[in-house]
Amino acid sequence: MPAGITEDMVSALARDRSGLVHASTADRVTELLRTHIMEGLFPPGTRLSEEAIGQALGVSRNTLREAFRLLCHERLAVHEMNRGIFVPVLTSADVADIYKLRRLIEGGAARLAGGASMTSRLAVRATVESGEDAAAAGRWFEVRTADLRFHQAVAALAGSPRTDELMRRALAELRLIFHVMADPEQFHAPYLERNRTIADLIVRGDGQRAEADLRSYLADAERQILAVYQIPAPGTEP
Amino acid sequence: MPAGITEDMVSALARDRSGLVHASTADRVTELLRTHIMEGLFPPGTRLSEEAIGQALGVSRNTLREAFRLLCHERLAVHEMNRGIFVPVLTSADVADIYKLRRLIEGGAARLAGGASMTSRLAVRATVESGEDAAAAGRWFEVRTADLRFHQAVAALAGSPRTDELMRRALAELRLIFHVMADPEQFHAPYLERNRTIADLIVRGDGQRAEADLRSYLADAERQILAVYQIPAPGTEP
DNA sequence: ATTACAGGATTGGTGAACAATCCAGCAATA
DNA sequence: TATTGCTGGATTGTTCACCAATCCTGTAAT
Repeated sequence: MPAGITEDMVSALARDRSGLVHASTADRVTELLRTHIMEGLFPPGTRLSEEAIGQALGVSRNTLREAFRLLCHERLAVHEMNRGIFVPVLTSADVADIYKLRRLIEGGAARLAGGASMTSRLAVRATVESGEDAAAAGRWFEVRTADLRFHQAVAALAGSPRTDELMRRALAELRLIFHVMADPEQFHAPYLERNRTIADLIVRGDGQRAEADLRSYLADAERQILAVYQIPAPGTEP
Repeated sequence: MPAGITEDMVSALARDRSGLVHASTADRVTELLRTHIMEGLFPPGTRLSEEAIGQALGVSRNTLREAFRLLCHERLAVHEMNRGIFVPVLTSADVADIYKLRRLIEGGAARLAGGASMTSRLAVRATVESGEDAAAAGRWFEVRTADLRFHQAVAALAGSPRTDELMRRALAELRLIFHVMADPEQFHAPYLERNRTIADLIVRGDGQRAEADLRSYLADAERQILAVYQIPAPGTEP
């Protein structure tokens, strides 16, 4: 019978560490509201009443306020003093800003394709394939999800947890814009092929071309959104 | 006597909008703790007692918890369930990650120098000059501040509010690392000249070279930090 | 049509309470 | 001596009740 715990066993357990953190109520409420806002349950502009939501979820106002603060911090809600929490109404300027950020991050990450691990490169292609499958089956909302995951996977080529997190937030904001737009088929169908092209370039390790393709891709998408999504910033054009 | 408010007056007022939002107590507490953590008042690993800080600042525990949640969200504090809030102890992996992110953002932004407004380009040079002045006067902590502002200004070349914010947070984290390191003179002095070079390239609009210089700059800085800052991730090397 | 003014509803913030959890120290045991 | 079991105290997690400040709506007055 062996004497004790070995070095290996310790490090094996250390890897499980993240699996046993139980989240606080505020965190779970945040997560819940986050998905609801992203899925479009609350249309932009809706006020999120403390009383109503607190009662619906069975949590106290104080706990709920912690959750609201977090949502505001990641721009999935906006706080107006003494008025309450609202689902944000993103402006055209926001769209442009998000795309600027995406070009910076995704473009830069794609360029690193050659140096990225093969695992993460194949992960990009996997998202493309799941998008193609969903399109073949006509499930266009899944296509949208796959598309967002594609871009997430591209950003992940940078191999930086902070970048991943940042990208997740940017794409969450983008969802707010998407689901007040036309149906996903019309918007996403043309990009399936371009995703495939970029994924192939990435797997091949041609970061240079992948970046160029991605940049023009993002520029096109931005133009297309701005053509139909015209919401002015508050204070300009009342 | 003119009849009423004109279009111009409205838009003039609209610009003042941001000046009259009064922050909530939680926000002000967050701001206060943020600067204190960044300035190094609480050394990494310190537990931030709800009772003690709440009493010191004269705010209730509930309000304080909102502030703590925000700090955790921007990684200036870490939350351990049922144990409390701690000033984070950044690991070598964190340093590497932050620099990966910086290369992505700052590198990409510097490349856009040619397309950026002259105002924002001159702003970069201004930070370099204030750094040089501080160095001449031997005020090395101001040199550090100027250096961080330099990088902030570089990122601002992207012309994206979200990028600015992101950069602000990344540099705030970096401060946590800086002030457990050696004195600022030794670290920052060699970079004064390099900042100047990069700033000149940016003002001239040569994004290509500015990016290249900045990337090798950041790589060197990362190496230099990692050479003396060796804190393993929890679970590896106890 | 604009202003003034109530009334009610909602948020901002506090303090107290209680359960759950963690931690340090001591005792018991092998 | 080293490990395990237990216990009391301290801190956090969460709720509740309360009050002041602010905002919104509708109505009355000009």
